[in-house]
Amino acid sequence: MSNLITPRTLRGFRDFLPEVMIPRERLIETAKQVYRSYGFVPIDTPALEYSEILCGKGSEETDRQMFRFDHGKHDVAMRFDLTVPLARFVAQNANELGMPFKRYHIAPVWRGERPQAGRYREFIQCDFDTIGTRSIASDIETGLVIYDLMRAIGFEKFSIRVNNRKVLNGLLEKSGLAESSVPVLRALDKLPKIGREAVAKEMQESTSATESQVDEILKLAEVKGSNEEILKQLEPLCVGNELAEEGLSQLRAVVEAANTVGITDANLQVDVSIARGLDYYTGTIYETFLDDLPTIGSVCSGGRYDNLAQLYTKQELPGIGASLGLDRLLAAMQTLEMLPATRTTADVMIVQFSKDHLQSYLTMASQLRAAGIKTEVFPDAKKLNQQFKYADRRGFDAVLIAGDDELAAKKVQVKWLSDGSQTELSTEGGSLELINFLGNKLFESQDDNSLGQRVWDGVKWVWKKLW
RNA sequence: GUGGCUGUAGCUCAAUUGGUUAGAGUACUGGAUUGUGAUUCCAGGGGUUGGGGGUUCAAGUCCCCUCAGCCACCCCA
Repeated sequence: MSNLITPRTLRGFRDFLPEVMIPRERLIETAKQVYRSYGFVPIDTPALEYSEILCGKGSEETDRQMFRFDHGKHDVAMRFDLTVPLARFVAQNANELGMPFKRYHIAPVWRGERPQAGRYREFIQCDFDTIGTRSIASDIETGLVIYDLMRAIGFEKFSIRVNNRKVLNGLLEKSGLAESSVPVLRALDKLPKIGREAVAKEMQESTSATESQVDEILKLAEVKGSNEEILKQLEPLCVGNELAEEGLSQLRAVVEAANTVGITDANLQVDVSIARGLDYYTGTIYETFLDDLPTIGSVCSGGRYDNLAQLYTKQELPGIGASLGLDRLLAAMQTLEMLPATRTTADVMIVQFSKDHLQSYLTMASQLRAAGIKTEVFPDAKKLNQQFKYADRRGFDAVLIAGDDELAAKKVQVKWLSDGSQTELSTEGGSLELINFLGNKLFESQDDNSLGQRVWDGVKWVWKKLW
């Protein structure tokens, strides 16, 4: 017996225990509901693709991060995001899909990065994209989806930072730095982190930019204030450059539309320093930070691109999309103690008083389930205190007790674990009285009309609507 | 991929600085309690001190390698 294999997982890969998996599934369910509420439809693609598909862009960085290997005669790789597979997917299926095409895709991706808190080698991305339109309406909608997502998950204090690459690129053009836009933007992105001096230094070291050119760009750093004030200050900087002016008007359109639907400056801010993301962004860009935990980084980001699938088709496919960082968000929610300590997926547990009554318990359970109340029957006729302890530790809302006396009288005791209150109810007529009682208690929180409550407990809400 | 910090029971930490059989709290299983989840008391299971090698009469403790986690780069969700 000494040659047992040590159970272990690869660096950056992890197991998920029920108490982690339950909120994880809830989060995914929430994201799907928000996406569907805008008409996005689901797709899926393979985890493995031909390397030439995934490496097409050929950036050394993504190459280094990709899990890649030979399988027989084929050079294959695991997808490191969902956008490149989407490009291939759309190029291959464009005729059947029709444009515009709005899809969501929730699936794992793999990157050979060095792991850190909230950063893993296998993680889930929750992407949504709108392909085949240049309309500003899609840029606006993308911001609204991000807002609804964050609210539905339960956040109120978050900042969606919005910017437009055209503003940045226009300003670079204006100051004669169009050639070295990538290193300049990369440095600019670090502005809030390392400060103006260090950014200026990095720009001069990594490009041929002169001090005055760098100064010109870093004027952006001085742009501060409310969204309205920032837009005003940008005007003189952009004037005279067609690209920058176009970007500015798009930025203004996004902000104004968001304000119209009630999103305030508290949750959406113009931030001219955000530039990040892959080189292919060409218009509106979004980043989302948690006010209470900004160090975790962006939890939802994306932007507009001119031509998604140019590597795979001659058809020009513009689009915009964003991605929710589910694992990072979950890590943040854990440190912010936003996750309930539930280790069960059921609402109530039926105590097994004696195995002779198993039939009665199973009948009661299926009546409850048919009414939408998730019910578990304890498998053994163990001592009551042990069954109660189990129910308590797992986080059931209520325990149902029916011994000889109750069953003879067609009754059941309902004990509410949060306050210890106990109520005797009738099980006659298909347990209607019991179901009504449990339904009212379990779903009363649904009177809360916030989007978060509605979507978070979507299933319960639907149940109540039908009832 | 580069540089650094850390690693003792499921979790949080002890172990007189190299000295005998690695302890405690908590969690888990059972009992006290054959109709009721806090608490209390009792008992039990659980460790090749992350893994391998070396120095030494003697290693959880010192050295090397390796694995994993974390931090800063890189990049990004």
